[in-house]
Amino acid sequence: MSIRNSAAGAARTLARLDLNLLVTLDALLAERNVTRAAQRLHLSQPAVSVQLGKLRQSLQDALLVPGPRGMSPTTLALQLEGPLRDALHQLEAVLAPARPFEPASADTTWRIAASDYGETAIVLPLLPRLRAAAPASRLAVVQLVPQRLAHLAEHGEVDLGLVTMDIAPPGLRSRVLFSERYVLVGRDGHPALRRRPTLAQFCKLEFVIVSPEGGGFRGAADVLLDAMGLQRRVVLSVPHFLFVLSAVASTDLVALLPSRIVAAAGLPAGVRTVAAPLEVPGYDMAMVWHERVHRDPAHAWLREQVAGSITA
DNA sequence: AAACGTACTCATGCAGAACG
DNA sequence: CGTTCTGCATGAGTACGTTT
Repeated sequence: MSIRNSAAGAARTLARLDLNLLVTLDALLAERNVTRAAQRLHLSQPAVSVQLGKLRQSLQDALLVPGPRGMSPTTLALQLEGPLRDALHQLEAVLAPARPFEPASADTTWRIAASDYGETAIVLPLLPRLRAAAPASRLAVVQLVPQRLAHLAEHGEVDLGLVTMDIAPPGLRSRVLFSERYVLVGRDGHPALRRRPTLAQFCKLEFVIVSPEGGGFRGAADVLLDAMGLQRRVVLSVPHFLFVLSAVASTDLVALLPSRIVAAAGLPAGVRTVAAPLEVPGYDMAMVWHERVHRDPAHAWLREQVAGSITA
């Protein structure tokens, strides 16, 4: 029977399949062990073994074969694992009695993935609001690793991610919080910053830039300058935004920083902002979350607090 | 009310892995 | 290399709901 790959075959397979068995398959794939899946389902091991047998017959696939450490999923089982888990989670979310979220008494622990920029520009303004409205809740800010964000959100290890829109994982829901622009910062009394520098003077300055992955010496400004046939001098690259403020305060280095990090963190003594001689394109900052938590009242509430704490 | 179908548990067989 | 352990599969018996 090789109908599995055709659309008609898939429809026939689904129509013939006892959908209750999908819950069993989900447990089997999560545990990779019939006995433990049975415990999870509050059934006996033989009962689940029989259900696995039915799944095998319906889907014409062994699904799980004895391997070196428990049962190993077949290719088809691996293909089913993600979509099946998502589908069941979504059903659970819809069917679960929608109890309204009560922030005043909720002891929820939130997990937000953010860079130090996200911490300063978004989490910092959020904090007073969160502490006042939900005093029994806790917040864990975890390091943002963009490549892992979709996976962590999918597995419920992160509730919300704070990322620039251009790297927002396509599978996640997103909402733009604000558009960011760059400002030029340098120390008070910097000889080249007494007034707005010309483009030529700008290119002679020594820059520190933030390279979140580390080691990069090019930013949005360099792309713009390239187009004009110009170059600037980037002499220091650091992974964190906040260190930049300290660096420009104590040296003649200057930096183009997102305006909100300057506004939220505050300028250290002896540091000032200056109008730049070119308009470096900014970026849209967004929060992202998984479909699974989209309808959850508690998560929706958190997202409203984040959006509401952003100042114009 | 009886017949029937379904899905469960219990007991046990069997295979492979781990251990001494 | 034999024994023990672990874990899946299977047959027998049973409970329960549905159909006639």
